[in-house]
Amino acid sequence: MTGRIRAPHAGLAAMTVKTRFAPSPTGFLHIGGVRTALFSWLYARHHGGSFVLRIEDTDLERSTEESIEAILVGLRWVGIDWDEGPYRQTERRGRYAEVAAGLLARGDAYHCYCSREELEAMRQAQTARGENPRYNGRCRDRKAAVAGVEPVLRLRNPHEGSVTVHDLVRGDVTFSNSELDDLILVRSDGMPTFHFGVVVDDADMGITHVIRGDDHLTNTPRQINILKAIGMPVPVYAHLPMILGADGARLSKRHGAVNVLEYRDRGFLPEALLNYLVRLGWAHGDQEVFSREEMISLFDVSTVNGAPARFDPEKLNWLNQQYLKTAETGRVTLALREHMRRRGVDPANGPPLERVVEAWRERSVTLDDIVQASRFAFDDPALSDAKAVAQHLKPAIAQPLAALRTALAALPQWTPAAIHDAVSRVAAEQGLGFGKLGQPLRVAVTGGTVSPPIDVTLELVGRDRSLQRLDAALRRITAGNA
RNA sequence: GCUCCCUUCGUCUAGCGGUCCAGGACGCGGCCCUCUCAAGGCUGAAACAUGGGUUCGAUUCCCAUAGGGAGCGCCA
Repeated sequence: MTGRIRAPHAGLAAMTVKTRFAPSPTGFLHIGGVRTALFSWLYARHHGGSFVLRIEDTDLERSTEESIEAILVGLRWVGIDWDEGPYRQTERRGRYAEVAAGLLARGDAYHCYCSREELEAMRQAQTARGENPRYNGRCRDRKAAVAGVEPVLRLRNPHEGSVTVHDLVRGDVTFSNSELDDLILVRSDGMPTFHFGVVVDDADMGITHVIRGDDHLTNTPRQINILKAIGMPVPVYAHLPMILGADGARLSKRHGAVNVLEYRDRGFLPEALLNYLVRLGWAHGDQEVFSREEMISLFDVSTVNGAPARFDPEKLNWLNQQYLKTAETGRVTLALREHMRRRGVDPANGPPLERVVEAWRERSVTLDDIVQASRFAFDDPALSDAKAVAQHLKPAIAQPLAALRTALAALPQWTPAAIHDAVSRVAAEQGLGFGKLGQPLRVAVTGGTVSPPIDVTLELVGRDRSLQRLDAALRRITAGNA
């Protein structure tokens, strides 16, 4: 999907809320990015406003089409939809140049000819002196151009005074202008920098609330100064706390999955992921489970907790299990079908998926668990679990199992109730407890020791397959005994 | 180093000056249920970082300290 510019107009129009998610396409869609998008989206939806998707691809070196695609696929998977976009900054170059020209003409910005090497040396010297590394304004009052050097454009940041960021989650945060330097607006190759692009776009697109990660808080006063220089309205900000890994360090690959699509591939339901994410930094009393509608109606950025939160995979597991248990059967079935295909299991080669869902929804954490656990209902098990076979398919059980086989074969109806009765009756006849016969039966039919209730299990496998597997197990016992 | 942000059970959090010897959830322990695994029910252990203030009274307000995080790029 290529972004097309739909002539965004400055939105002083109304107080209708407009938020945006502006990822840079330099990799997959990060779980932290999803939460930022979620909060931003929820805020817009809650207020009946609109939500914009903008791709910040001004870093020509690192931006890729695959990343853009991954972002779109990820957002669609979790169900975060956008009303405008995806816009692309690279398609708005003309606009940035226009704004830059105005800034230069008014003297609010100036050309800087310092080389990267010079800047690096400057920073090192400052750091060595224990100073805050920043541009020293060497070209601020330069009159003439330097031959053969493509200059960058720098903002003439005020030296005096201060900037206050009105932040919905932090309150007012004030920065002294003396701490800020003249940041680069336009690179020597003509592309706008992140700060410049963001500010121009947000203003042009009429973004009323900028909801983004905490890591941008200290960048905000600089952006506000750009806005003031351009003469555009300053939006309301909300800086969300970061998501940390279990060890308190910034969430990264070594903490496990950070790519949203990896959660999809592991068999998580998007609603569970979103539910987990919304509770990171936000709460509504003691409520743990939120439907999409509830999230929208109850969410409020101003009650977001300012402290960073650690990502806890265990709680996500629990939530996913909750959703598996309580979501509508049709919903889970649909997700399971997709997941089986993803895992290379043919959903058609077994019992109806609704039945599989009903049998496993309470004993599975992920869709993947269901697929793995129900494999025996789709493919014949190999009785390869040596331990289970040795423990449960002993010679002594051969005769009771054979009797059970006969009873099962004679059943007029292949229903859980009938099957249960047969097992129960044969067990009694053989002087065994239900479980003493049930577990060997389970191993014989499923190849393992874990499955839904034995009657349900047999029903799912079907009579023919169950009897065949029972026969195979009996042969195995006699063979092993011979 | 400088600037900014943050600090309640292991984790996510409730709490918005007295209702708190701090509540819920995940996880963990025990018991019950039980044909396996789960689910479920009951139950237990587990926290206001530290030090100063303010106040009749602080988990709640203020200030330090400590700890954690972020930013300080022609990355976003």
